[in-house]
Amino acid sequence: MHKQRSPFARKLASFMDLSEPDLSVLAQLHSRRKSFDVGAGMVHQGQPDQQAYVLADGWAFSYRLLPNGGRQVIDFQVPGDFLGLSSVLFRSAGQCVEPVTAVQATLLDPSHLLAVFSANPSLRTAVLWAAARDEAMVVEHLVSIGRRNAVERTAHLLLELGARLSLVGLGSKAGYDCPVSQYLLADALGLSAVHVNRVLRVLREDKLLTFRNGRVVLQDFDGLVALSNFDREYLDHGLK
Amino acid sequence: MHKQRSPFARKLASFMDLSEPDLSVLAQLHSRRKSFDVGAGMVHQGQPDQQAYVLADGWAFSYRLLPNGGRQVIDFQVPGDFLGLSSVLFRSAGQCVEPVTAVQATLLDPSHLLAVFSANPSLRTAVLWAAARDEAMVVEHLVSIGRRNAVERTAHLLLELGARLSLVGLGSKAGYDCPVSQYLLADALGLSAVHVNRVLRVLREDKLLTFRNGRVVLQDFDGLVALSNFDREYLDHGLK
DNA sequence: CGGTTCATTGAAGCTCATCAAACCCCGTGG
DNA sequence: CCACGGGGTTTGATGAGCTTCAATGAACCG
Repeated sequence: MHKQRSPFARKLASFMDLSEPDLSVLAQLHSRRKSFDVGAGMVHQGQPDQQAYVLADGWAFSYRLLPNGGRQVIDFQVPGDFLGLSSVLFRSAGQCVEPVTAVQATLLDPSHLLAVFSANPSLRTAVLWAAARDEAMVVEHLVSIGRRNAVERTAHLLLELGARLSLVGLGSKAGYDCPVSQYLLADALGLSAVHVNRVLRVLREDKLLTFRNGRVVLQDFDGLVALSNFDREYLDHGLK
Repeated sequence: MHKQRSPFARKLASFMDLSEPDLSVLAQLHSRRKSFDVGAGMVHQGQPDQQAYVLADGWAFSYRLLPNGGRQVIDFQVPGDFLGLSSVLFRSAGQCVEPVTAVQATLLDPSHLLAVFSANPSLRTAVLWAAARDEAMVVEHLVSIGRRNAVERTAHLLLELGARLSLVGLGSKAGYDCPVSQYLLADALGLSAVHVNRVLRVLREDKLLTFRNGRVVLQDFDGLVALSNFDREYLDHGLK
């Protein structure tokens, strides 16, 4: 029995049934572990022979740099998430990945992965689902930045992260640990760090949430959902 | 000989060699044609049994509606592009697709498609590539809306559309026909229609481009590329 | 300790949204 | 043939939302 499943297995199990054999295959995939410290790039743009990982512990973020010094973070990765999947499949699309905190990741061996897929269709489906979910999240961020104001956008992102962390047992409707700095949050939200700070103050003053000392407390979950029009459907839409 | 290839075949051929057999298989895929008029939804959110198409003629756009009446267009589809692919593979992620102009689309039969894939790996690769490219474009739009100002963003999008149309023989560095209204453009750029109009005026006054009567004229291609930091790499990154 | 990173707040100003009005083109119907 | 209406474009005026610059404080660390 696997008393403590990996976050990856927990995530997959949350939307489809995984048999005992499936789970042990998953456990085998988690063979080689690698650690990364803050500041050490995990995936760089333009470099060949990238690796793909599943995040086991800690947070990371994927981003694009602009020539004018700007940075747009595409998404955060939390335990159980893929990391650098598209960089392995395709010639780099110019995305980078870096740790937010010190990170533990398990290497995905592409050839091993393919072998597992052909032997185990339900795992292939699960991985496809995870990839589709990643894309849905990017679309949601696009909608957020394009058509929601700073407060709605911030609330929406913090709710999304809470929902994702809850799936792997690292959060609840009450809150979660969030090691992201306000600067990083700003680059994810398409805002300035100063304005993020003011937005967080508004949310705090309205007794909706607090963001302090690396911890997000969702004081008024329903209020936040209403404010930001958060609909978690895009996080758990299944394959057909 | 296929003197006039479909836009889809032209697009795929632009990044990989397709043999004569490949091309004839592609031609077979283009079996049933359907027409859509402006205002007729092609893909709706939340409806089961959606179809997927390849756009043969005309323009379409995919978008998300917000409860407060806002609309964010995710991407435009031009001839040769997939349409509703993710709606077929997954339970609706809440995206809709509508024609911009009257549209001709060829139906993709999912089971037929799968049969073609297993018989013809290079076509499977090609389609995977096209899907990956779609995702890369969404990421690029996210970067644009998040970290480029209105002028850069507008120039960037119009350059992207020019590059995509050039691939299928519908545009060049000089310009292309663009049936998009300024309202629709605004919803793609995360701007108001009024401001898009002013941005277009700036671009015109700076002799960079004109957008008039459904035609985009790129007067200063290099200037636009420099202004918007347009790097077409994301449009033709290949599979590994 | 001085140095660094992050959080916080104020002040000033720019970008962009909103409201409003006029205009154009084009199709439709009296 | 002209009046009318509707969608799209264009322009002005006003102000909200957000950025930028600047400065200060708190926490951490070699």
